[in-house]
Amino acid sequence: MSIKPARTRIAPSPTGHMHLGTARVALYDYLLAKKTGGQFILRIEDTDLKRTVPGAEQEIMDGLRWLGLQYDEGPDVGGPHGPYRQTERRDIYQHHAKILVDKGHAYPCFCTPDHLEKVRQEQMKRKENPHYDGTCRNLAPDEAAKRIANGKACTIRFKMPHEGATVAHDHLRGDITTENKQLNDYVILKTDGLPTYHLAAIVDDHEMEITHVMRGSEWLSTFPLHVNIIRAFGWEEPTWVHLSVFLKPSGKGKMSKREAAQAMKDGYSIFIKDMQDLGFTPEGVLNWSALMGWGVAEDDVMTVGQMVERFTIASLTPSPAAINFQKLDHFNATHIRLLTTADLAARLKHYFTCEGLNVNDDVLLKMIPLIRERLTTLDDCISFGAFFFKDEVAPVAEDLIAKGLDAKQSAEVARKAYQILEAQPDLSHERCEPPFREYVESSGFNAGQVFGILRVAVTGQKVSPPLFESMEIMGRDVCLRRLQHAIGMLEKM
RNA sequence: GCCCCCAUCGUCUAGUGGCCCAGGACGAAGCCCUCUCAAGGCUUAAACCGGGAUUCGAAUUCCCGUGGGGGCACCA
Repeated sequence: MSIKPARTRIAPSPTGHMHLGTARVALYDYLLAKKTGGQFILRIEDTDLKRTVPGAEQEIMDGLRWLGLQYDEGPDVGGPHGPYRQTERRDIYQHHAKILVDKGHAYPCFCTPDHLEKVRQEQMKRKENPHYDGTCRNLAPDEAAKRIANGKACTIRFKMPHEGATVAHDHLRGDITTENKQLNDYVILKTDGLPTYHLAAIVDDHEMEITHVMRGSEWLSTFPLHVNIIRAFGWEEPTWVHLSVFLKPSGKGKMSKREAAQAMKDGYSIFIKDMQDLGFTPEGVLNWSALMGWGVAEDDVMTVGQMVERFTIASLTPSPAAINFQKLDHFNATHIRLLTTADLAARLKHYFTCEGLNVNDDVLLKMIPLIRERLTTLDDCISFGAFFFKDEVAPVAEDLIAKGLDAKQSAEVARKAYQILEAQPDLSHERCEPPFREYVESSGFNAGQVFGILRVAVTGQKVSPPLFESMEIMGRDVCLRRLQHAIGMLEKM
């Protein structure tokens, strides 16, 4: 499709945890850049000093790397258009603000926050739309210069035309027309000398030669402002794509703190930093978030490579999407099954180790085919396979009693099982299973009862990977020992 | 209140005027497989927000409602 290499950017502000929405925009940015042979850039929008939280920037970089969305240019990797942190680009914004003032597209404003607030209150009382009243809009230039010389603090406001309408073009939504009188004279440079988003993003996107701006639809209302600023500079516009927002699972309203907390209780999260701990894979998270806002007709299980091949901005959807965590589970489980054994082993080892288990790599490699299709999240490996790495297991006594049998009968089954096992030179499952089948036939007990007792005795749990394959991996000695222990438990009941 | 955006199964979506009594996926239900739990296979239920208009013909175009979302800061 696109022949021209695209330069895209993810431009988060370091004001909190990196969330799903950021990850999804970053993914689309990444896909477009890779598909066209362009670059994907990380820019930190930290112009609000009051809201910047320590560590947030690092969390963003870690999050992108964990997801595998490595940026070509960014604060910690450099690049030809740096710096990539807006607080380090102060001079650039001041310079550009001055250009706008000189061209008559912006003006200094000496109104104090108190005054502004008072005006706002009065407007609301009169049921008017809150907006800047224009006090400083027509201040004589020499009067403004005098005040500045006297050390009066000022902001710079963009001078929106009062007449006519602005037509801004969004790639997904078409032309968006707004009456200019609806627009405000927004502050573009604050008294602290730092720009607001409106100036900073526009200047940076131009300076960094960004060709496609993908961002949340919350920017739609100031979209005409941004377009006006670009036109005031006389610059070429990027292609704009305003993505939809994520709604909470109920579909009623956007994700809130409350919803985020609820998700956490259910074992899910909207924060990228939590995903690994919860056992999610980058592949699963990416595939899942990609499809909220991107319409794919069929074959929706995709690796990033496949996404790159298939991605087009034309197939993005403009409507809001409700988050569906069940679908995350599905994509996560599916991608786990797609992983190679060696890859899965490396990832699973982390969880076993965190659980305090001593991992035998040989056993790990052998048990993975047994548990792979049983995993929804990576940390499920603990509940399915921890017994492989424990010295002893501790079955619940009642679980050793098979359904329909009493303790005495169960003990009898266990003793017989021990005899059968003891008679086996090795525990290959092909060799081991037939004698047990014969026992089931001759004893009158059913397979569920016999295998159930054996399962609980040997694995310590009622639910496990396939029994005989598991025993083969555990080895004869371990199985015999555990079975002996279970017999003891049953005989005491 | 004002402005802007959005609208197909419960959810994510395909669909760009006839190929659609609307396709896929998740979830749900049932069956098969089966040593537990999964995975897998097969099957079923499930949607074009409402009303006008354009047209031989509309899920698809236009208008009006309604509903949902976003914004109205010296925050991004």
